[in-house]
Amino acid sequence: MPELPEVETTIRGLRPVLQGARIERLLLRRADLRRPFPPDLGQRLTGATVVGLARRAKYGLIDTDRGDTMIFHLGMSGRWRVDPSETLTHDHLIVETGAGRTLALNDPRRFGSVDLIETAAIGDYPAFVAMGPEPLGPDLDAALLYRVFEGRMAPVKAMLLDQRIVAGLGNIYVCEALHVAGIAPSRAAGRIGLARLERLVTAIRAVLVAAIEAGGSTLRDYARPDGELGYFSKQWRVYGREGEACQCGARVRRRAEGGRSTFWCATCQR
DNA sequence: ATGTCCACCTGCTGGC
DNA sequence: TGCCAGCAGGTGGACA
Repeated sequence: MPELPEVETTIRGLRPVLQGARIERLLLRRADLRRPFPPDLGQRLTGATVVGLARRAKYGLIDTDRGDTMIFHLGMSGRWRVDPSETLTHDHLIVETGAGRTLALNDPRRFGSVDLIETAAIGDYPAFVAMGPEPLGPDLDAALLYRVFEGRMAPVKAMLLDQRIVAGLGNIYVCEALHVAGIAPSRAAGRIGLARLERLVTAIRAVLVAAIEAGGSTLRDYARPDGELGYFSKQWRVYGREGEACQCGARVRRRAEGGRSTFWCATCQR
């Protein structure tokens, strides 16, 4: 379930296992996910020491002492399993550390990716070149959204899903943030005033922080071999709640557009 | 350029 | 019990 908060939680879960660890062995159980694995992945990572872990948008970054960074994306169904007791069908990549820990990258749908680039050239990574600001960083504010949205007739929901505008939001947290901000998902982005965009930015941050905290509270569970995570689903206000009562009493609605579902409250969101 | 749709892939659920 | 349609957190490319 990887949007920004889930990737953040994943990085926090991987850090105690990988930070400072030597990669003793790397096993590929197939040749690709969404793309082929880099052909020299094993050669460049085996024997290297992990010197840092970080997140950019929905990507996880693992830096080694050889000046390489492994960049992973979890797609729709990816997760890292920590110290699994057995290998599962969709464990595609397995890492063993010098301390005897094991990590398995499991991704049934294989929409994820693993790349390896030089750390110094991380800005050239194609997905990062035109990427927008981190929603939890200092660069996102209402004035920026106002500039970027100006004149645009596309629904604000579609704009927020565009990683070039804000990096790391996905379908769940866009639905949630728009509900918190009281903005209809279908509203043309260019027809939202600055004051409402202030509320939107505040809502985006609040929703993400709450989700990270919910994930962080289950970090102990993260280390379980089954990789189960608690996550944020119990706190969703509209996502996945079609037909249920919104806090205002109206029914939460769902609409499918372009193969994706939008959940919203037509009373609270205008 | 902008906006929309679809393909990629597997697994699960609910209806019949 | 089985089958089949519909749905799922993302991304990027192909359209009009």
